[in-house]
Amino acid sequence: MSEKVTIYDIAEKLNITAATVSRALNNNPKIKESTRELVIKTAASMNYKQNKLALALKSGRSNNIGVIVPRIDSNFFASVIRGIEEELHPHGYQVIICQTHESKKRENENLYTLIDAQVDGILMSVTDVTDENDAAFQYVLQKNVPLIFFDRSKHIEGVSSVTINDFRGGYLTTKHLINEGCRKIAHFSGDQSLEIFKNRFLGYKQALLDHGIDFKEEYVIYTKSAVEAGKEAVDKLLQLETPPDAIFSASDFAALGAIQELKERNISIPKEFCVAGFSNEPFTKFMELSITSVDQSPLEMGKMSARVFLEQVDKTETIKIEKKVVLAPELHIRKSSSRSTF
Amino acid sequence: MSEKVTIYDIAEKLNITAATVSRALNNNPKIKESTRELVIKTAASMNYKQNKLALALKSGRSNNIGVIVPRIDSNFFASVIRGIEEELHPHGYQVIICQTHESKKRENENLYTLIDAQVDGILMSVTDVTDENDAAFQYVLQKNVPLIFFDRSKHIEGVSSVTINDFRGGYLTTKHLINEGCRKIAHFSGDQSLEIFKNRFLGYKQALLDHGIDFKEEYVIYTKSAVEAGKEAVDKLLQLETPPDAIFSASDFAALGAIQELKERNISIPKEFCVAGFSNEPFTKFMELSITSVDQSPLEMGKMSARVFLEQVDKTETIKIEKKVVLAPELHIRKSSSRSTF
DNA sequence: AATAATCATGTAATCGATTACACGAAAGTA
DNA sequence: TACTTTCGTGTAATCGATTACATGATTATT
Repeated sequence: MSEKVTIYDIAEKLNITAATVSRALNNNPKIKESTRELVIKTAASMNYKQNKLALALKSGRSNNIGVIVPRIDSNFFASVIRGIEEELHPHGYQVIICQTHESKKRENENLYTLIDAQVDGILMSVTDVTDENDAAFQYVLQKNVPLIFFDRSKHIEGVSSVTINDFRGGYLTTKHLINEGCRKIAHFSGDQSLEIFKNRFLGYKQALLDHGIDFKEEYVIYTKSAVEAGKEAVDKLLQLETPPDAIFSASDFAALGAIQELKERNISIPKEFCVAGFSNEPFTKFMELSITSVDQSPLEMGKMSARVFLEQVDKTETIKIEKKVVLAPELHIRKSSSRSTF
Repeated sequence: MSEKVTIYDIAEKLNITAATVSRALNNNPKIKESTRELVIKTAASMNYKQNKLALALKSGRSNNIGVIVPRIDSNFFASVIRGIEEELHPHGYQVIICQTHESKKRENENLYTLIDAQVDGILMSVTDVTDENDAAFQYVLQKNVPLIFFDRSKHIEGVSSVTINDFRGGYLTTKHLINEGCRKIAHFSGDQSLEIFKNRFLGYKQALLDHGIDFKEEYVIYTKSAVEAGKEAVDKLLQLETPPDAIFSASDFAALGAIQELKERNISIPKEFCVAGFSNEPFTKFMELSITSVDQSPLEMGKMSARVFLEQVDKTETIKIEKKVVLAPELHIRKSSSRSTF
């Protein structure tokens, strides 16, 4: 059923060769106009479809690109992927999705699998245990496949990246908390091997410094990005001799946990305590007590990553392009930290 | 850099033919054990990687499967995709993502593109304007590519589906609202061309009937799945002569909008008015006034769809398998509708 | 009219792997 | 010893499209 129609079938029907058919379909200028028209018409009538696999084998290009993320079911990553897909679809690329679940092994496996599948490029966000010296990365670069990091990036020669200015995100948020009158600002950070968390942390520190507030090590807590972790962290903070009066959390989920715990202890937000998160997850604006958060414009990040890929994909080797795009974070001030506005 | 190593290179080095190398690597029993070992060792030392495209061209199987969803940046679809990826990864399949944005044209385009790319199967959730008679579906079936619908399904011969029992979801929720003392229950539904909305609606109706409550047409409002739509719908409902005292919304977002509007009008939830949604979006349980909702176990749905695909992929033609898997919905009762429990 | 230039198409190799068929060598049988 | 199996490999076609090179047919040039 539904015999596959090849250029040979068309050639046979027209008593010409497959080469001519191929040329006609590819608008090769050497083909007589009348032949071209005939071929195109016949191809359409026979319902011919080009075999992408044959083309890929011959050309070495699959028209697929690989996207590797820690997990897909987070609003942030899903939105980035949406952006990538939308930008690349018009160019005829298909998007292959891989997840790492923060496992280095899975990450390497995915890299090798994608290269073996001959993808034309790889866009990825690294795990929190990624080692930039892993051979897998060199393997990708050796094959001359464009590699682009988004959001969670590593410094590797020849690799482009699209990130947001996390330092600025941390700085803006902390400054905002200071403006609201907070002076004892705690920080929930994440794995320090990830630049994003290091930079949010540094932005936080700098804001304190610029406003004459002493940095206190005990105010920094390393949490996972989870509601429960936020609760536990608040519990720890409130046991300090001088408990804080605000939290800048590098994770929205931890911020939510913090708010839940504070409420349970009848601490009034934002009057007695301000909280701000990071990522602008959908729920932050849905809450009755909406949560201040930093937007990372994931859709834009995805589109931008795709554009960087497109720029690099046709450049012929040798010239290793290393482009670093840094997007601006946008602080969304909401009730959880607005003593004045609301 | 990094010359591609083929079986011909291995053959040349060992003074044998590529055929023998291929057989050795594929554990063909006709190959002498010593030869096999030698080939495998040499292949490893030369860092040989099988060219998947050549294999795909020869075998007609790409080891890719396509997934088509309205959009990827919704928790539900992202979770389904996660389930699909996790189930299929161990079997060596890669997942290609496509979005339709509820456009029939995009949907058809995606179907054709995936078939042209020779995917081994297609798992999809249709748009709200999908026409099951579109030639694209027959095209897929003609090519003998397994097609599986998940969640949003259509009746097409030869197509399997994995859905939840939406009727039961609607029934359970409505019954719960009745149990909480509500008698004037409104319903927010979606596009009736989608089975899921029709069935939730029918479940709602049946529950009313079974409990001796009259069904009122004016209590049914067709909304989009959006916060704003929920607000507008409440506005309409409250203008009725006999306004309702509860809403069963087929969308969590519309339910959220309803709650926001009711609060603005100082109507106390759940005391004066109960609200329940559908989908169990993350925010429903994060809210201070958490929202009752029906869980569709998207992860499980994804895994199940993948399993159905795996069952069908190797069956040799002719026997059209049409499997219908129906998962059980799970009602999560929360504050927005709990007069007794909380 | 003879020669050169141009045009349109055909021939055959190539991308990398698989596999039906063929064949020589070794082993088994009578 | 002569004949049949069995075993291990080689030969060559195949999957479907592209393309360098070759070739024959026109057309242009002088």
